[in-house]
Amino acid sequence: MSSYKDNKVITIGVVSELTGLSERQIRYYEERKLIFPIRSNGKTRKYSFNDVERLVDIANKIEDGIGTFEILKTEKKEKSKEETRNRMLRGQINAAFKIRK
Amino acid sequence: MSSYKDNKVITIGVVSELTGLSERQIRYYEERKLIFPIRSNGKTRKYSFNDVERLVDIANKIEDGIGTFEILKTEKKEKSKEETRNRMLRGQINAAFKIRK
DNA sequence: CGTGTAAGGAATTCTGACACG
DNA sequence: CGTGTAAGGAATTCTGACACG
Repeated sequence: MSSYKDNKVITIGVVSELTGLSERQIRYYEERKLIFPIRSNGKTRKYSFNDVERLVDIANKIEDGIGTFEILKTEKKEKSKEETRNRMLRGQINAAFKIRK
Repeated sequence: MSSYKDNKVITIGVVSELTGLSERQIRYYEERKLIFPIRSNGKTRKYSFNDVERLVDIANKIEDGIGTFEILKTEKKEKSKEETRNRMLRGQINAAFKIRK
């Protein structure tokens, strides 16, 4: 389930190099609830490779004029859609099993 | 070819947490040519997940009484063996192709 | 709204050395 | 030989704020 991609081990300086974003931008996206680094010892932020990719994505959207709130809202919708899809799928699977029994 | 595992982005403090080794140990293994972090801005060491796994391996061997020099020597032999194997394999493949032609 | 910056402090990392065994 | 530690300095990161637009 968890892999290297999900392992939050990268400091903000390296994330900045990797993404080309400023530390200010990276911290701001966190403030807007778009990214969630862990804090080692309650202080220093640590990001995963997934976070790095996500940050680039976010930055691209902002460059396209999409606000942080808009990004957050859209993602919530996507997630909700996906959950509905999964729920329906599970329903069909269950129904199929009942028939076989 | 390169993946997240090979990306040297982890600072020594995190490596220490991840491996359970002291920073002293990690730096010492570098001194003994067993591990090669990159230096961001010529100063701070950065390790990959592969390095992390390798460090645990090294530490285990040392705990078993195998010296750093011994480890280095053994690995060189392994590498040499592998190269010989690859060379022979390539030879056979080439031979097979010639026959077909 | 998203980002830059200067400010002061705290946490991290670095090197070279002395110590032990 | 492999590792701990204290020492002093350098690099990194943190927060809260002011600025611009």
